[in-house]
Amino acid sequence: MPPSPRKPQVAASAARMEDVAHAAGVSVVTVSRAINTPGKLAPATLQAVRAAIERLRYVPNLTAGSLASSRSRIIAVIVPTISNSIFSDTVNGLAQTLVQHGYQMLLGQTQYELGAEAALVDAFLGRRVDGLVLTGLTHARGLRARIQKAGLPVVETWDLGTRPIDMVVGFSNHAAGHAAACYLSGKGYRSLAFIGGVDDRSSARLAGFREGARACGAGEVAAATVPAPSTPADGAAALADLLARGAPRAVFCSNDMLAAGALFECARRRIVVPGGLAVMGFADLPIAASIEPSLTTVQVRATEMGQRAGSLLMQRLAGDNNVQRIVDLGFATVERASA
Amino acid sequence: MPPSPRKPQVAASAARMEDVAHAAGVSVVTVSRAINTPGKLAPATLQAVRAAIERLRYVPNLTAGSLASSRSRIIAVIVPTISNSIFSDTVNGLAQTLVQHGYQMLLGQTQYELGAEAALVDAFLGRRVDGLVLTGLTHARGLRARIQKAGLPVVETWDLGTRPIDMVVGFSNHAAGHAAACYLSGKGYRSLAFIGGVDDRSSARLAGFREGARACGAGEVAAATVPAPSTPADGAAALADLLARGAPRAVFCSNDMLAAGALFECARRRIVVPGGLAVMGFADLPIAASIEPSLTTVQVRATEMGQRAGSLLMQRLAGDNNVQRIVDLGFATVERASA
DNA sequence: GTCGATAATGGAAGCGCTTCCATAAAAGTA
DNA sequence: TACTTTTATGGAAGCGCTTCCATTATCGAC
Repeated sequence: MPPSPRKPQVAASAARMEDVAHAAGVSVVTVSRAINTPGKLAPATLQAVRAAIERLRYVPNLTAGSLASSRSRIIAVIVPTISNSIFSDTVNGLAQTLVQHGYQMLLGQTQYELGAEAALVDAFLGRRVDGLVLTGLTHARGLRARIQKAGLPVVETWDLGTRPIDMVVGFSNHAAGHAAACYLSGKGYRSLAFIGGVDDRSSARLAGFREGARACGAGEVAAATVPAPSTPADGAAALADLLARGAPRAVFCSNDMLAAGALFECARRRIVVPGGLAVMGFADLPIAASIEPSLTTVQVRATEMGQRAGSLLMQRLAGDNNVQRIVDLGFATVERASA
Repeated sequence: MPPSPRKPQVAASAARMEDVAHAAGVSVVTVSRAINTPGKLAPATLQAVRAAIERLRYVPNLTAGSLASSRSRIIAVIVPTISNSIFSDTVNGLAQTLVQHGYQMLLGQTQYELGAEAALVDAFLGRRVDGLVLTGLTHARGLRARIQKAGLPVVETWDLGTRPIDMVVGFSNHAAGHAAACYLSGKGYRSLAFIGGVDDRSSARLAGFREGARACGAGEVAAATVPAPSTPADGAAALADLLARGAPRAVFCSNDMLAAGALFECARRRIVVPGGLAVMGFADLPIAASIEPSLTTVQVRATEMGQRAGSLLMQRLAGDNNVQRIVDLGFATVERASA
């Protein structure tokens, strides 16, 4: 009778838990426990297993673990793009929190297309991710239901609403726009203008800005839209457009990078800021404090948004269902030199 | 005898392949084929399976698939941080390529710590990712061996060497620094200075810059270092430092954001650029062309780097081992107004 | 000393897929 | 017509873990 065909496998691929178990003279469950709940093992056993793991250079197969435990320890995050600093900061904050808890992050970008979001979500759900972080509150038809059916914790970010899919951490874009208008109005500027993208959040800021302008007596708002992602060149071009269409006294840019571009355009045209034109930004990116003249802006806490989203997810995954489901991080207008 | 305990499970979690098989009146293998190799099924069968999938809202469990096939369709990418545009563009380019091939991306950030890279790699290898994209050529001790033992395709980026772990797509940071020095020297600037981080790639640029300065007769180089990630404020502070230490005639910044900060500092000090001080950047971020004065810089193709890395991985995973393992994307000095 | 409680370990089942191999039917080939 | 080839499908095994339950050894308490 030929020998069992199992043994002869010469160094066949990576070591498995069973190999470690043999080497340490214990069972596979014990190896599993040595890795996942080391406190439940006798010190000597633990040491033996660890030595065997070391010796065999054993790397646990987390895919197998995920399948068996139906916990993937992966969180998926979907943003329009990480080429825009505001989202990359949020992703960064999220990543920081996740890594502390031993979770990993699957990243998807929609490039500002709603259809892309649905496709990404489906792929991620197939992966059985443990949690989901989305950007914004508007999603493709039916997506909300599909996500809820999957029954995993999800956090929407970068906006605020009363009816999130599950949880939301953000701030009111509408209120931020409103505050910007009232700030500028309070500074005595009339003739306000707006530069921003066409995405949901930017639109909300514009709506709020318009409402604020009316409420605070600054009148109508001229608006120029830019393509995504917002670059300084887009801001400069939009300002040129605005200038060709009239003579705004102050312009609110939906993103600091757009505002920087507007500032550069002013420099080229020898327009004094804020004397000739006041410029206000949004987000408070690092450039805002450094640029000359320094940029008055609406500060939002992008990194913290990611961190909070991560914390909420971790709490929920730890079984705590008593979390605050709607977290308003607020915003703050930061007065600097440009407006 | 009680009934089998299997059936009574009321809508127990998600549908499985077996459920679809029953509903369509076929076997599980057939369902698997309907999903993975639809061309191998009779049209009628395929249609029946698809209808069942639709009806049951079946979402295939990719984790189970990964375990069975030992292909995860996940690529892991590790960058210092995505808060720095240059890396986020690379990640973006990579993501674009991957999504086209049905792959997903696990993202890890080291925050410029080498130890973090090793930990991330281990975690990703445990996940049995199909490929790995790293930043730079310097890695923690032993990591190279561990990666090679895992036997998966890996691409190193953002630098160039003759002995990559597996593949590399990038450019020579040393040569880029050298070229910058010769460019400035050719413009007649002596007294050169450098502002950059302490990471490997920035150091290589500095070394090249110094060598170039010597080779092209521009003499010694004063250098100021900044913490990561590079912000305009860091650039401004470093320039102030440099100015306090001497009177450079031209400064090469290892990153356009640092250069922007230097330009802002010049504006505040009423230093005319390039008349009083020439400023040169690195990367050619969107801000470079837009800032006033426009920034002379070294252009590198960050997005394409990600795309090429993705393509190489996809080719290798498709079984093509005849790929070019060392891809030099080069760089180009872009002359604008600031130097 | 005997007993229940606790600690430490192992056996077996199974997570939901894909792969290998076998089989039956249909379609060419001489 | 008898044969090989191709096409379409299914059965069984198993990927490498974790979970559930059972078992044995150890311990303090009365």
